[in-house]
Amino acid sequence: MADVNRGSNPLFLRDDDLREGIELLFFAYRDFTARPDAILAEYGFGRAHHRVIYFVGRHPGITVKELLAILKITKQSLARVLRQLVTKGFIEQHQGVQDRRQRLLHLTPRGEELEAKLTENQRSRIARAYREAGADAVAGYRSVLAGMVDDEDRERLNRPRPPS
Amino acid sequence: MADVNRGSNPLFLRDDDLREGIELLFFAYRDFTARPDAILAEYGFGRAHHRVIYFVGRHPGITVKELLAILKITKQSLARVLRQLVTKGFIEQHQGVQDRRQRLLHLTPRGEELEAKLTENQRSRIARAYREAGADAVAGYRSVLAGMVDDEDRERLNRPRPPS
DNA sequence: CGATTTACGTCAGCCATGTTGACATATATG
DNA sequence: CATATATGTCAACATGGCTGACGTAAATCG
Repeated sequence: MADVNRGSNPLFLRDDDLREGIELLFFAYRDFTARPDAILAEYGFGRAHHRVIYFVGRHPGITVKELLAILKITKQSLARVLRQLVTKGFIEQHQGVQDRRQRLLHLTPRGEELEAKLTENQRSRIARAYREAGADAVAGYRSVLAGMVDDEDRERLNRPRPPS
Repeated sequence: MADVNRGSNPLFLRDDDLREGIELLFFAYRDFTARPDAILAEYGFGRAHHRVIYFVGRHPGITVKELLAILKITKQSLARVLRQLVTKGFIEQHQGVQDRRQRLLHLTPRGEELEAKLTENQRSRIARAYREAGADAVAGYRSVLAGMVDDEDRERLNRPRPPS
């Protein structure tokens, strides 16, 4: 129990260290979503809308199926927020060309505007944390978090558009 | 736009890098909570119960007020899950000694059992990610996430019990 | 070509968990 | 004694998950 923790010793798996890691994730996520949530409320939207706007912005032309795989929610849950976003003019659906069953999703200019507004806040928060922590720390952040993500999505991370 | 990203160059704040950081947080959180959520469902509980059980376990004798400050939810929201946890015998409330208005919260043996079961899963997930990434990466993970947490809670992180 | 699968949508209802607002009680504090 | 604090409670509402059932159009398979 002596001093087997932080530093270069690879055996840092004390319960307290692990709990700190858990809490960091909880607090960071809590504070990371607070501002966007407040902005969304002004539009009558919620966090679910943000996720949809975010990933459609990130993957223009994404299909509903792909979006469902990312969000890991049911199509009924997605349909509800998607319908609102389409109705209010933030997202457009275009029929697929190769597969006409698909509804390819795109942000409208209005959607892009909101996306930028929402994500700007998170980008600047991350940017600040990155800057303060330094490049090596960023690499560590990335590799630890990537290690927590289930395999199926790990690949998605550095490859914005799946080969479709 | 050349190669100003990962490595030792401090100017890595490209939009894509920041977005990757955002997505890492989203995916890690999503996968981090999936298993505990499934276990909780067997007890008729949800994620909110987990958070209460977790922080009461982490800070035995915590007051309701302190717990509210950590969770950042309303007392009405907390009261609902707390009542269920007390009723079902997972948490005990003891009147404070110095301040008898307080209800100090403790896990019962049964509560500790569930806490262990839930958190074990997250601990092992973190432990694996820590092991695979290495000690330096862990330090980076900690410092970047800490930088994202609002000031008021940053101090809480390495100091399990506030001076109360 | 016909049967089946796939992509997507929709209706209905349920549950968990957040919110606001109002009010009550016991205790501490000035 | 007046006021502030810690806690609890009732009621109503919104968001965003879920299941189950059903429908349609288009692709794919045998």
